[in-house]
Amino acid sequence: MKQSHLFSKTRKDAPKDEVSKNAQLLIRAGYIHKEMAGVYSFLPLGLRVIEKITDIIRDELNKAGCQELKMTTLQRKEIWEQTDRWRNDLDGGIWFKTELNGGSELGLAFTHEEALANIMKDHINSYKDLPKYAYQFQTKFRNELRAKSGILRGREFLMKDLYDFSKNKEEHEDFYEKMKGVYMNIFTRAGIGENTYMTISSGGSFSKYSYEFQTICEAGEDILVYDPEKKIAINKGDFSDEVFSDFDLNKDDYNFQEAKSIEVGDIYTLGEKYSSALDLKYTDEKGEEHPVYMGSYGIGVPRLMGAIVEIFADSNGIVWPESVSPFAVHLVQVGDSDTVNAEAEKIYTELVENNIEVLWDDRDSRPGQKFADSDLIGIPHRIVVSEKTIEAEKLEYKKRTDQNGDASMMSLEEIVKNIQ
RNA sequence: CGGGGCGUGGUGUAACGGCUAACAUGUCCGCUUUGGGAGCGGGAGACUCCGGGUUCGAAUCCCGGCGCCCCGACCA
Repeated sequence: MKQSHLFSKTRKDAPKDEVSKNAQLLIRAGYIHKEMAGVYSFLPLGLRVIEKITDIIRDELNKAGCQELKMTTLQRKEIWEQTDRWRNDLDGGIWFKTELNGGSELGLAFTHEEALANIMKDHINSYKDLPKYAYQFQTKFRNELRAKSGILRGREFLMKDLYDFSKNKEEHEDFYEKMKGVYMNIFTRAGIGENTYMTISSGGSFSKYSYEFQTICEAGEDILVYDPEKKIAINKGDFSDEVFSDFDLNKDDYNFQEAKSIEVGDIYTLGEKYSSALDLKYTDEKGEEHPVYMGSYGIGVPRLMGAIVEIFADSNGIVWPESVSPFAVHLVQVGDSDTVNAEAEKIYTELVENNIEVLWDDRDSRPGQKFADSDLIGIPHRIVVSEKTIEAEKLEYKKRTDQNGDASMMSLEEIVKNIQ
């Protein structure tokens, strides 16, 4: 893609109403636009990152036998009344509510247990229908008392929510165990595996414990107690002798330290709470009816994106891991002569033919501005084409992570090999 | 929702209660220039968040809203 086609522009200064690193950089680089507190639009560059992340999640979940669907945001009050979650005082008033012209009350979904359990009543009848796993990428609305930290906690955000429908606790637990691995794969592929810990946390009203996936990050809201060697972590709020005894662990076996962390995902056992309330049941081999056993599994996609920015950014801007970068290569053209134009076009075409996604800075601006923008946007591989490189019959290549290293002169073939 | 801070061209800032609200940056036009946010000249762009009040006079003081950020309490 030619950079001159991008409608977004970079800025030198961050707006003063953004303090968080992720929002400052993402706005400066033209990834997002703030609409109001906790509500951001994703511009073309930002959307590409969101899509990279969702592609990773979708791939991992599909491999695990899950099926994607898309539910509605608008929710009928009656379904939520059955589980007593229509209340306006729920979680500090998390609902956004509205109404039809006729006056019927509606809610904008902040999660989808009720909605999906209700759908499944049409499709699950027999033990032969179970287990089933369904997920979606869907915009959630949460009337947070306090939106904060840029895209780390918004009032409207894209969430991947997965639900399992199992015959019983054992069947659910098999899947739950499997999802622990799948989640770690997702975070590893997104580039934050090293920084992310599966974390013991209290389970809320459904079960005694659940797991959160906490990514160590200064901008985080939680405190993580963890052992980096043995890869065990407990949310500080839940760190107690009781936890150690419940998990049959000896506290002295570990060398714990603390760090701030951000919750990028979580997995919950729901049990029969929603299926009972909504009358979602199946008939077993003997003709007896049982409530379906459920679990839910969430990942906040923008939050994950924001965490990645927070973790890897340096003083010059964003540094994307390759897997989620909007483009693999930033082709920076220095100079505007016919020879440079032709050479840049040639390089661009060859890279694209090698299935490499390229942002080609074809703008007629000064080199200094182009390099600064390139660092800010944070694409992992930078190639420079100029009169100098044409003369040398090589290209200049630099990784975004090499903050101070000089660029090296390489042939296109070497660069392509490097990237692939 | 409690506490604190802040609202001035697109963005970042300035302006004692007193002149046509200033500067930088961005943007537009022209020329020049092309390896780390270049230079010169010219132009556009602001009901100083909104509504009241005090005053001869309000961006500035007072009251009330609204918005934004931060700290808490709660959540992907």
